Amino acid sequence: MAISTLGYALLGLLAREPLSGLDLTRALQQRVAYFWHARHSQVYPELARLEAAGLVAHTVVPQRDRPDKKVYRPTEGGLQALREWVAAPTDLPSIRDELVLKVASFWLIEPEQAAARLLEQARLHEERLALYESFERDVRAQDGGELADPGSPAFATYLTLQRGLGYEREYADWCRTAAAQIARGATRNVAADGSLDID
Amino acid sequence: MAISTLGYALLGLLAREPLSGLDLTRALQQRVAYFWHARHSQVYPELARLEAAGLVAHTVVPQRDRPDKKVYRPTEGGLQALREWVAAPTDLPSIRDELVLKVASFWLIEPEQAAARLLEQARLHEERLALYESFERDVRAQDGGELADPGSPAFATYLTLQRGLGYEREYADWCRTAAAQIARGATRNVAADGSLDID
DNA sequence: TAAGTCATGTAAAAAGTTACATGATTCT
DNA sequence: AGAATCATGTAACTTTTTACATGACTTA
Repeated sequence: MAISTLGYALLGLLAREPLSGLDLTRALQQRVAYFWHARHSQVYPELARLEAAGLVAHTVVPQRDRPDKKVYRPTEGGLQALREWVAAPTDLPSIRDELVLKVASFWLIEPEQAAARLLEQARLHEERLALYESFERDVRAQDGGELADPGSPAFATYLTLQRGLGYEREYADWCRTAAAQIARGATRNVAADGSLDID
Repeated sequence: MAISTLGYALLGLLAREPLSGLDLTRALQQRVAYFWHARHSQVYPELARLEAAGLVAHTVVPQRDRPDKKVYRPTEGGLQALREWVAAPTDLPSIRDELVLKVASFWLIEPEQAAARLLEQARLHEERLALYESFERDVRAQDGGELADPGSPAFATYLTLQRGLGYEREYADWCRTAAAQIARGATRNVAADGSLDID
């Protein structure tokens, strides 16, 4: 019974600090959303599978003002499985990007609409970028000293953050450049047949 | 019965030229692999669903030296559905990147191994980049004149290609920068405890 | 006591991967 | 005749999403 990628994602988070299912779900929807994502309906069953396989164990932690929670931590076997997976080569990911899929058919719609969609998308990516930049400030402030040590979790976090930042910057830039190219093309066509205008 | 994203992907390809299931599969594994991907076992059933919904139709085309094939083309309704989907806003995609997930746990393994994995991955992305650069040359050579017209399929192809190129460049750069940062950090640690070396 | 958050689950359906299967045609 | 490619499909399984469900505790 092989471990799923989601299983390794959970092990990777638990290797840093013990967490409950809800904590893990929150991480997978916020902190870590730029490289892995899952819902709670995936997290709880996966934790049960990992525990059945002896890779994590939980303790029930009573809380004063909230319901009890199950806090999971990796077993020695779980950590070992994680290390082996982390050290193994990785295939190129297969990409599925709905926006780019739409852009491939932008020749079917009005250039004005196409450009507007791209600018809209650019704003969304810039919002995320701002969020990641605030993460970056947090990391620098909290873990400044460890950021040069490849053996520290903070260093690894910093590397992945750089990827998130680079990804969002590149994406937003592409959106704006593409929108501009559409506008330029549409304007040029106006000059040719004098029937359209761009704002 | 709503149309799946894969359905729109197929409609988008068929809107450019009539294709068989195998042609579509090939496109989804090569030409357009940088924004959508699918196997033939997904393509054939999806084509059947689209046809049942009246969005595409096929004709059997006999071939001289090969088995007959079914060539699909979109119906007027299929084109209309595609146009509406293309013009609609798109949510930010949820990302699942196995390499970055591993990098988040790189603090668990030897820095030398971590850096080697990143350089390995950089090479893979640079290979893809070279492939996309050859696509770009093809597009420029074949459709040079249409590349300024937002109403032409070639223009849309060019925009998506720019995205693929930017994505791969950014990814490869990040891999190399991250590997260098790991090497630098590991070297610095050597200086501190004098127990390791980097080649 | 009603609404809201915390916390943990299950069920059903959709999407995607891997494996199995078959027939036509060509090339060696 | 056997291997290779072209072409189209189905079956079983895994992964992911969406929806349903329930109980503890807090605050207004």
